[in-house]
Amino acid sequence: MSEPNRQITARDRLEASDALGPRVVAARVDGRVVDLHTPLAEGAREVAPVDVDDPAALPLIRHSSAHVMADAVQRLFPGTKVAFGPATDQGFYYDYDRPGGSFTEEDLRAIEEKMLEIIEADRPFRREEVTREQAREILQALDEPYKLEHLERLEPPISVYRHGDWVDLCEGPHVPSTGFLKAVKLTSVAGAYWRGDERNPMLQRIYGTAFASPKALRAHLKQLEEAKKRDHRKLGKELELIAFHPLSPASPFFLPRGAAVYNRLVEYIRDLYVQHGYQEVITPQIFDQSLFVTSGHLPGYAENMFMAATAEDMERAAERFAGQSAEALGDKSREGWATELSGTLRFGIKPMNCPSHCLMFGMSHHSYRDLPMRLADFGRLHRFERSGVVQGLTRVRTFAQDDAHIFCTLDQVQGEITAFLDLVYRVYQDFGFEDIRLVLATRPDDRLGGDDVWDRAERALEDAIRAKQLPYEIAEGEGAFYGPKIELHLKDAIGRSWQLATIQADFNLPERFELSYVGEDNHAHRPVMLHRAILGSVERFFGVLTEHVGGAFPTWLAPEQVAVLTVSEKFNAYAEEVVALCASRGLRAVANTSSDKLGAKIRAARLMRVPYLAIVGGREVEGRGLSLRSRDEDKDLGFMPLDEVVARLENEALPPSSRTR
RNA sequence: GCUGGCGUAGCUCAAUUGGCAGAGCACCUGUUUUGUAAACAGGCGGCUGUGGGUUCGAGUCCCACCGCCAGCUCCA
Repeated sequence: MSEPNRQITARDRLEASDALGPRVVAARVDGRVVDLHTPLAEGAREVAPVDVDDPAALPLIRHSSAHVMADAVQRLFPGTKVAFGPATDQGFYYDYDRPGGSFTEEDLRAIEEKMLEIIEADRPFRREEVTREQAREILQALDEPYKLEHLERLEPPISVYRHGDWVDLCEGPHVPSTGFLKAVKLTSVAGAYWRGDERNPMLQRIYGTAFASPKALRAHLKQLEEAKKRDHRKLGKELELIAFHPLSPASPFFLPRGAAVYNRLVEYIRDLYVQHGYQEVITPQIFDQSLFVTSGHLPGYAENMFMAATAEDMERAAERFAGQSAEALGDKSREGWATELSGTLRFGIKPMNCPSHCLMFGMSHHSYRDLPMRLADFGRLHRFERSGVVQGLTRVRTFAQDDAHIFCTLDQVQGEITAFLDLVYRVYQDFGFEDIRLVLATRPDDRLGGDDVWDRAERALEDAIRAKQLPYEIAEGEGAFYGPKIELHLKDAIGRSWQLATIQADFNLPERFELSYVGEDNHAHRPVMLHRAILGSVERFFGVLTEHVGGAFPTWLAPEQVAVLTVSEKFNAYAEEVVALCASRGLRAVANTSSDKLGAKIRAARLMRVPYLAIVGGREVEGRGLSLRSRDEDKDLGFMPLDEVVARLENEALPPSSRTR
């Protein structure tokens, strides 16, 4: 049947081996996913079908959906130019330059309808390999300036894809035809810079998502709903944990219930410090600017720093400007003014703890015998984050880290990393995070220090990971300019990934602060500094943990561990007695002594996710006990004598790794 | 910071084309004294984010600012 000079395609091969069912969207040729209709490369051996619901098909479905969307958009809004339109983890998007401006919700609906028409028409996707000149002609005819710009950056082979009469510069692969798109939904519209650079013009990005089947799409939308329910901003408000006020934007208030959890987190880490040879310190909030010049935060980090102006500074500024002629003042550029003004400020508010720890280390002489010196600090940090980037507790302007800096010799680095990893795994296990990914970020192009030092530092980090026999990935060139780092990424209960813990080696700050210790050889040596945090920022961790547990904090962290609910006001005195007993044993208990019915009290306590409910009525008073109901087991545990209840709670009030049973 | 959306009682949300600012929950008072997810009645509660404008009249339309949300860029 085949034409004489037609090349063999994956479709031909699959047909020949009777493997081409209606559900096949592409082929895996020697491990690479390609279109069914694309001629096979010379020497292609293994050709296997890719089914619609194969995970490898998803990017094709989504990328093809992006093409169909762009087609629909250009039909509905002539003159709109297209930029990039890739598949993503969550779906796909396409960037547009629309003369009339942005897209509305109604536009999205209209585009979706037009997409359905294109999908129903079942147009085949066709790939064509073209020369740069041919591609240029096609794109010029279409008047697509963004595509033309992109074309010049491409290396051959250059290909275009068509479905119907719509054509796009594209590498592929795609599904065989538009009819294979069974479940597509446009989700939102947002601005995005051309090539992701904020100096470039802003384009309109339309996001969508697509799946192999409507069922899979529904499941995805359901999961988004679930995520919304767990959002720490929503739960934080509902559970009276945190609040925000416009007068201090991006700065959380921890309400009594939230502060209880927050303090528990800090207390927990603090207990570990005692066991792991850390010394906690307390350092100032505000420093003379020159500290940050020494550390390099000024001018490097200046736009993220809050500066503190005093009345004296204001007077000094007034004096300085008063002494200048009108012409001199008028001549000054905006930058000139900013420099002039910042020159009159004396103090800056710390955005990180490291500079003050360097100061502290430098205050006295140290012997090699003092090392490693581990200085921990829960100091409050302030960073001015741009208004658009702040978010709930995960990106704030004031926060504390479970921060520590370890001053040690290069030889001690590996041991310190090993100990740190042990600690991190223990902590994450206590919080119920199980899916942890290790990433080693290595030397960036722009870096400080010689290759020999980097070699040793990277090897120390890698050896430590290997010694623990942990799987890890390497992120080439992703390290900080002052040293390599290990990042720990964890997945929460709904599959989102967070980078919280990190440990990084720093050769820069000890140099800048001229830190030294006296070695065995009686000579001065430069220590290595390790920056490390387990929770990261306590605020961010709080947010991630809240979502991970869906607001149901385990007993050892819960703001209230047990709610004592009276059946009637007759039993209030006994309830108060129980609360006092719990308090005397360090347990957090509250009594609900209102005139509500028991059912209402149970409902209220359950809504607040209290781990244990203790019912108090005639039977309990008589037997000197409580009827306990467990949130996590979701059942009535029945009557228990007081001492048994207290013993149970006392055990659960400890972090899992500290429990005796 | 940029693009787009949103801002009504402590919370969740109503209010027709511009035409008297409302409900439920919470809170307070009273009645009820309760046994495993919401007893009943009454009451309090508003500069509709802020400031300007258009209009006989603005929660609603326009402008500016503040804040929040989704992205982009940047990050613990």
